[in-house]
Amino acid sequence: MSWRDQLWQYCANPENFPTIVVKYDNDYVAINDQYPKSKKHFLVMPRKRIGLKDLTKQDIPMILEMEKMGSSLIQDNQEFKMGFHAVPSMNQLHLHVISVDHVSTCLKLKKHYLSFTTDFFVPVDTMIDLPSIDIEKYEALLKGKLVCHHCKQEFKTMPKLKQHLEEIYK
DNA sequence: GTTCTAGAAC
DNA sequence: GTTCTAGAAC
Ligand SMILES: Nc1ncnc2c1ncn2[C@@H]1O[C@H](COP(=O)(O)O)[C@@H](O)[C@H]1O
Repeated sequence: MSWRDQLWQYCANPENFPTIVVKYDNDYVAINDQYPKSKKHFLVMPRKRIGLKDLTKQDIPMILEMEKMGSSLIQDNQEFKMGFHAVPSMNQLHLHVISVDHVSTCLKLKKHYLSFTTDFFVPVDTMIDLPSIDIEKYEALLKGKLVCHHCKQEFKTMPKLKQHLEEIYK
């Protein structure tokens, strides 16, 4: 199995991963991201095999159901964001449901941080318009400056940014 | 996506 | 000398 297909196993056999799968029904699965990029980080997926590039108008209700399962995982008073990476690495369609802190040991690279804090992160409401994705344009966003999403301060290295995030979200 | 690690940057 | 980033992985 290619590493790009690793998320599919949770959709095909959710009962085989009781410590990773947090919720599932006939059509959708929610898991704990195995390399969380915040204190809380879930992925919600449809159980049918489908990728971001396959989405059509007919899939809009499915996207909204994914959002619904995402909402069911979080409390009203918690600060989360929900969206898709414009250019995902993993093939199976997955909605990121992630707390806004970005405090996590798995957050290591500049592109990790920028993939959640720039337009590379496409919210559900934008995705249901089925935007055409210019891959080069979106990948360029991952090479931008490191700016704290909370207070707009710029940092020269990831360790400095991470230290800052730990302070504001402690 | 991650791991590993060479060599750039400090 | 240590910290940090970035490119290969068959
Ligand atoms: N084996 C895995 N099991 C669960 N989640 C994973 C696995 N490998 C990668 N991930 C997560 O899957 C997400 C894929 O991100 P992306 O394709 O950029 O939207 C990332 O948040 C990874 O941390």
